[in-house]
Amino acid sequence: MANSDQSSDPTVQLREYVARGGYGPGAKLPPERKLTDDLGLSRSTLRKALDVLEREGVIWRHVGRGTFVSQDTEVEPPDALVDLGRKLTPFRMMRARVAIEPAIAREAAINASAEDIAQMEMAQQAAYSAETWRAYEKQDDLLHRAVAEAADNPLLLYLFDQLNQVRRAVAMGNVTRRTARPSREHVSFAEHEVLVAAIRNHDPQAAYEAMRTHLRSVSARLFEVG
Amino acid sequence: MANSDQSSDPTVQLREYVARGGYGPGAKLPPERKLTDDLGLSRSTLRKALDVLEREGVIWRHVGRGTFVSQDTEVEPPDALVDLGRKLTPFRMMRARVAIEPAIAREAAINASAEDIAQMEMAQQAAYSAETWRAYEKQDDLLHRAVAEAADNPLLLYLFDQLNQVRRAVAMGNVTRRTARPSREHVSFAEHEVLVAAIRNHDPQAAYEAMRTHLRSVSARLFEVG
DNA sequence: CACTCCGAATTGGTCGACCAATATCTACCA
DNA sequence: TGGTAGATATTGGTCGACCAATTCGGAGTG
Repeated sequence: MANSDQSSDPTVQLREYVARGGYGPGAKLPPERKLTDDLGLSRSTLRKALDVLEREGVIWRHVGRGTFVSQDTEVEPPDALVDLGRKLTPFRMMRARVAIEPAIAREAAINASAEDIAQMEMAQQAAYSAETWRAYEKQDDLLHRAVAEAADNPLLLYLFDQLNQVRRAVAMGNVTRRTARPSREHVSFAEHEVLVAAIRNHDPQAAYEAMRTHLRSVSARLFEVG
Repeated sequence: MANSDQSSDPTVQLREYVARGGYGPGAKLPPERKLTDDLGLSRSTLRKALDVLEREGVIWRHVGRGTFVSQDTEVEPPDALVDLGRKLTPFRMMRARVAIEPAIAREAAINASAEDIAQMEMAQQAAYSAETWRAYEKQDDLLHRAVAEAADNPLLLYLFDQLNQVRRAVAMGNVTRRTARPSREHVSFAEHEVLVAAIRNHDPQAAYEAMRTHLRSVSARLFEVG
């Protein structure tokens, strides 16, 4: 069924292919070679159209795996952030976290309100009872953001959020986990305890150190030369 | 002078070509065929890089006429940043600077190249000979940004730029200056010296302390209860 | 002098062919 | 049974070659 779409614009053609093909969110599109056949386009032209759709956030690509339709719920971060995430190495991303987040934790220790601390403890508890790594990571995110909120500085919170968006855009490759689900003995739990305790005691230096230690340990586990 | 740029990324290669070629706003770039020769790229690859710059609004193209550098090099900060700057108090803004910039200075001390340091020294010299406070502030900006660049981490540089845009948007009210023009004895000069020296010596801790001291001193002068 | 037309210069777009990088599957072996 | 190495599938990126569309200037003509 080659060249079934009449439109001359390859992007429109591809869009219609996706729409008419009934590919829901998360569905895997055919490989590029098949798409070139179906649409009657060369690979270069097809890839340019795919680039457009990817920039718009309609699809999502990954080498070796394929091309997928995005979940339509997610909001698309600005181009600049996506670009940054694409060319930033995971190492540099972690390096930035180690530089920035301890400074924020220090401010949090100074300014944290009772509610802020309650928020952190809640995330901590939820992390403990997380059944999957995915759920754990979500709570980990929430804990770190609660710390940023506790700093009581909209600018710092904004910068933290920017950092986080880039973090999510960075391709982390295969993070291999040793266990099926987070265990109680997972090092991060203890490190989080220390961090929250320091903030609870309004001890800026301790909070700074705790966050720094925690992120360095995460970093070490990520990049260990196994 | 083919392939004079070392970078592997065609886009940055092209960016550097434009920057180093001294093409001001409105200037006409060489035709694509010449660019491919100068940069050692194929036309497809070059055009992809040109696409990126055009999307960013850096250049402007038209069939039959050529490629031109855009007029408005001034990037307008997004509404979100202006908003943030409007409701942020100068005190909190400075607080964020004191938190973030020392951490960046530490990274700079670790990663600074000879060029980075030369850049800082240039800004320093220019600040010394500044005739007006306005000119001085511009060089001060450049020095701080040179430090951020020296950190050799695009994410940190991005965050610094965001911080800076908010800083500019913050209403600083009447900053009363005691002298008509920056004097040699202005405290910041000495503080900058210490900072650059620390980075030159690749001493992270000293650079961290120097930046922190400097910003706290700026902060103290701003908010002193006269 | 004014007008027309043609050709050169320039960007726009497509094509097909490579090879590289990454992920997944499979067959084999201990 | 479990793990490892190699084969296979898939996207990433570059290259050089076409031809089309548009602009601009200059040669030729009245």
